[in-house]
Amino acid sequence: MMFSKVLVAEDMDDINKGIYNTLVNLGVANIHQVQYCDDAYLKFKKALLEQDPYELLITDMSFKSDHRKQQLTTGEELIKKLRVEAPHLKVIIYSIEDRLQKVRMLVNQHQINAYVCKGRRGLVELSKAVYAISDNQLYLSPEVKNALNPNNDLEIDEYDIQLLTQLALGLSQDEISNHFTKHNISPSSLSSIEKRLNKLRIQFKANNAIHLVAIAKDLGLL
Amino acid sequence: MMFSKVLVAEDMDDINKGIYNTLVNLGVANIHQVQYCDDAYLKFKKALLEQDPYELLITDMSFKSDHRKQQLTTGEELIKKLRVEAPHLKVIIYSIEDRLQKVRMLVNQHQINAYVCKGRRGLVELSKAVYAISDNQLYLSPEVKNALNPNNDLEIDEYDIQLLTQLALGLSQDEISNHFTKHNISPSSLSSIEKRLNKLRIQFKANNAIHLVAIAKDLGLL
DNA sequence: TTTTGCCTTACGGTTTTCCGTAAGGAGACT
DNA sequence: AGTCTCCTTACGGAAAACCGTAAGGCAAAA
Repeated sequence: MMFSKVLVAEDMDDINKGIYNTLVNLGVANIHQVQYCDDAYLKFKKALLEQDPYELLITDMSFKSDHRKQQLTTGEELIKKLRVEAPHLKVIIYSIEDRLQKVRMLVNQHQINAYVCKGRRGLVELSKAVYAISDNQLYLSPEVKNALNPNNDLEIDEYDIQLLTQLALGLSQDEISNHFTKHNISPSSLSSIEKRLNKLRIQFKANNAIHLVAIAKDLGLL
Repeated sequence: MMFSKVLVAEDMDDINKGIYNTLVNLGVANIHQVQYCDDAYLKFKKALLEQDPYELLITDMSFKSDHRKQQLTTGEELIKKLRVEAPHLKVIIYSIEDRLQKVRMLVNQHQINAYVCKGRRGLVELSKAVYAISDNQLYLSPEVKNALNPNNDLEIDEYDIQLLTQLALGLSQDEISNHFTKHNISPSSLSSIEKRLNKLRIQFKANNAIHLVAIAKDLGLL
């Protein structure tokens, strides 16, 4: 059984074109494309009210912000909101990101049905994903396929990103400690923060915190 | 006069599809697409030898690395190499990057003919760019259109960039002092470096050196 | 020539980061 | 129970960054 009504949320028009072609080739009859998360949500709600809901959502993770003010600014926010009203909607993430931690979180937290990395064979992978989940299988493209087996002590997690983000915002380690304490982020002691930063420095072969943040920026982590 | 033979270097298949459609709609007869810079160079050479050279190159800036080992890994390297053999080849950069400093460098250093930012209207902008440079005009898409008027570089000079660069590379202020002394860059004393960094911190409203480097990275200065 | 202003450098003190060590706590397993 | 391991936290000393002040150099202006 192939999907007959699919919603695509992707801000870039070129990629949208490619996705559209792929879905047409897969035999999808109704393909609706939007360039903003808010539009995706509205279209979804409308279809639901008209008793003709979407069967599948394909969405990017990050959307460039522009003059149009948006409620939902990321694919994650969109999914989180949709999941409340449509627990069984099939969802494919189609993103440039390939961080295993993020993928794992999306699968476990938000029950996405597929995660496809954009790349040289992005559309091929996307086709595979559509097939797989029409058969109720979870699909992860090769770059992230082992996101779920947790043999990954080398992975940087959400906490690390938080830490680096606060550093890049100019907070001292002491201030970060206070900030974490206030927001119930653990561990929050100055000592733990020092330790974690030391781990990250070793991991990224950074000489000091400045170097570390610079590397993280280059890698697109921040 | 529209182009009749165009080479496209872009690693992602979805975007390639979009570009292809756009060029077809523009009436381009011969469109050749490659997913690696090395392939682009080979195709270019071959066409040159066969006395049927490309009239236009459209290329991305960054290419994901995979199992295939490549000589040329970025669009910039590709252009640099091509410019030696084809000073008059028209070049459009089609990239997600929107750093003015980078765009300025590409225009001045490598004589690119257009810089188009990928985005919601990426393909529309790409069409405009093709039209513009077929009329021998330089085209910069809106996000980067004021990359060339230098009212933006708020009195930060080459020395500041050097300083921030070394900082981002992980050198301590002491090490930077030694480095500057060795390379006859003045001023080179630790005290002067502290002072200059302090000036930059104030200028960019940064709390500390980490914050400063993060801001400079965001602005595309590094 | 002297003065003035700007830039470079030096120095001392405070704060923050860096790094090793160690104590306390929670969970797993015997 | 006990041991073991992992994680969090604490502490202290060395290094580096941060910050104000002051001295010397140099060149343009008086």
